[in-house]
Amino acid sequence: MRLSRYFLPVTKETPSDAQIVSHKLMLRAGLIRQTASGIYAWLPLGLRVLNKIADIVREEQGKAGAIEMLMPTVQSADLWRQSGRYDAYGPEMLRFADRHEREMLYGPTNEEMITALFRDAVKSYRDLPRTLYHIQWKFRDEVRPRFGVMRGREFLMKDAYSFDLDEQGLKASYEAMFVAYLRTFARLGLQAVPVRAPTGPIGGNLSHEFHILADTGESAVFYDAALEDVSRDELLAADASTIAKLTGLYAMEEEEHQKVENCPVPAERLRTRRGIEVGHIFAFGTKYSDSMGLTVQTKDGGQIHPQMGSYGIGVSRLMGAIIEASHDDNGIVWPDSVAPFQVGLVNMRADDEACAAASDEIYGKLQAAGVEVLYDDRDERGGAKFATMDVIGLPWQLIVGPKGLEKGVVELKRRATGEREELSVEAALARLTV
RNA sequence: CGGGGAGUAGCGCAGUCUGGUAGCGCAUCUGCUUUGGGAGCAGAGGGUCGCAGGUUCGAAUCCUGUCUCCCCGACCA
Repeated sequence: MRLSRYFLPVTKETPSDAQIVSHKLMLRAGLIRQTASGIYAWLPLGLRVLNKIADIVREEQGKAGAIEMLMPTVQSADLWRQSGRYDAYGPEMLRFADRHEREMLYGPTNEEMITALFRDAVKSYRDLPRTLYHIQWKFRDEVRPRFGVMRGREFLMKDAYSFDLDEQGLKASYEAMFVAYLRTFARLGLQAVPVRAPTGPIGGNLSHEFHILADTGESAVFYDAALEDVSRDELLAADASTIAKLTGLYAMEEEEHQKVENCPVPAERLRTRRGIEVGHIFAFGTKYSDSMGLTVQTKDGGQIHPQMGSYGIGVSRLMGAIIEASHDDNGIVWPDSVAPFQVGLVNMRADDEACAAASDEIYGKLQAAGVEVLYDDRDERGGAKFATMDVIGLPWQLIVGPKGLEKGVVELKRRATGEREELSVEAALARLTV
């Protein structure tokens, strides 16, 4: 993509609305713009990141055996009356009427809808187990939206729902998602801590929250220091034994921690940090299959309510969390896995014919090699281009200038470390097209 | 929802107390110079001062109402 033809409104100054670093940088880097309190437009660069995060989530859901579908954002009140949650949910639910005065709502979650869909299509134990998921926009009318996309009202969420014949099956589905979550967050370059969670109004018996440790997290987490020693490779290769190890280590949100009388973690190993909740999984049994009348026939002719679980990941919130975890004074430092482009190609002198020609050629070769490259071909000064590249945080900057070309070299800079290296064009291309 | 703050050019702000031709910086446009870390000089464009009433010869400024946004707290599968 040529920057001269792209839509990337980068700003030098920070808009006054933003308080935390991820929100400031998302605005400055031209990823998002706020359109109403807690509601954001995703600009082209931000959308690319959002899609990359969603793709990783999608891949790991698939590996865990979950099947993708897509449910609507607008739902009918009747559906929610079946579970009794229409009256229970409160003002956080955005409600409205259509032209026929039918009561509608913008979905804050989809347990009712998936349960009804599953109920109307599945009658036999042979069709279980199944885990279905979608990645869809949700709306929760938060009393006070804040921190940009970290606590927006409209947000993109992956929500999966599992249906099993018995509690043992539910446990297996739950653990499959647990593994998928560990791998997903590791691939996103994040260290997520699984925290045993209270089950709350959604009901049920088993629940974990996944927190990214960051100073701007909304809740305090108390945990065993041993959790910090779990390696990224271990999480990438997570399996059932990883779950056993992690859930065996103490981690609680502050409120729950204070209820614990004899903390099992020795004081020298007890850590406390703020956490950003990016995932939440529940095994809640028959709460919805019961209230929504979902039954399947068993092998011996009986009728049972399937055991269900639901599993959320805050896709849009993750973008904020990733930036909180990966930035410096100059801007965002994207992990390679979610970077909107892998390479920022900088033509230092757009008005220098030789330099422009060399840059164009490199751009063409990178594109031909399938490398995602953002080519700054604008007629701007070098300093402005460097600052732009730094704030948007692409993993690699390839700098082409007249001085280097005279020596037959270009400069390759790694955003994360600031390391620079002078290479021949061929060597630089080889490095970036591996 | 309780408490606090703010709406003036695309962004950041001054001006409001004490009514009298709407300003500054950045950004944008033009020209010249400049060119490896957000250039310099000269010039230019861009505003229903959130909205609606009211007071006044005259309102960004005073009064009333209203909308929106932000912060702290409470809330938050």
